[in-house]
Amino acid sequence: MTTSTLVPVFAALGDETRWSILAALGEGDASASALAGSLPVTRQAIAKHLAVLQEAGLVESIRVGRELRYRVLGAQLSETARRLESIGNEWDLRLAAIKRIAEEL
Amino acid sequence: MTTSTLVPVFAALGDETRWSILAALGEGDASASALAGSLPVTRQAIAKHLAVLQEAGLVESIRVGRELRYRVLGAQLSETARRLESIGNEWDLRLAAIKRIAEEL
DNA sequence: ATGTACTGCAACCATATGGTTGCACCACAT
DNA sequence: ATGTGGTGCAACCATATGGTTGCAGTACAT
Repeated sequence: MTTSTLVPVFAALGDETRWSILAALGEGDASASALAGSLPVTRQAIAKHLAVLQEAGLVESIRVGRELRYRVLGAQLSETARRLESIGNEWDLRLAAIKRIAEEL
Repeated sequence: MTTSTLVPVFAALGDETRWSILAALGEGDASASALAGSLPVTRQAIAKHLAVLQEAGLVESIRVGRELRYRVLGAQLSETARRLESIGNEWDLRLAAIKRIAEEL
């Protein structure tokens, strides 16, 4: 996995409505129509958001009869968190190194 | 910190150019003009991106004479990673619980 | 067989976003 | 005093984004 696959994940997470959807799915799997019942946007808007989330690998869809249920995938989030962590650490290390050098002057 | 402060961070990280800027800053502090030298966009575009990054708490600016240098802040990234991790874990736990219930049937 | 409820597609709209150019301004060095 | 190199602001442009409405298709229950 390169950062190129990481960016869409962040882009997907950079929207309030999408977090509402994820939070709702956190309560249990649901279809776009069902979500439209508890959120202040139309089913079609939700469907678009779900497409973005699925593209980012944050949710997966399961056909149940005539409805399409969505399930949140915590693994992708954890994976992303792990990579963020390591990047953050690198930067912190660099800053610490600079500080050390500055103190040696 | 609530998720409302988290979303802008993700939005900021959801752009390739911004990652290029962060990566460049990872090599050392730099001004918008300096960054414009190594990236394929104008200084003004970079200035806008830096404003977004600063708003998200991912960089800070330091005046050095007549120039404004930017420094990357790894801490915010680590903090974000930690919070992502815990959310991801919650979801994974829920999925695991569902799996267990399904197996008991 | 027919109505109901869900999905899928398309058109459309307003605003946000990423980018540009141009210009004014200010600090520093010569 | 003057030129150079940096910042800041504003206008502008094209496209992406988040949202809507409307309609067609399809599966299920009665």
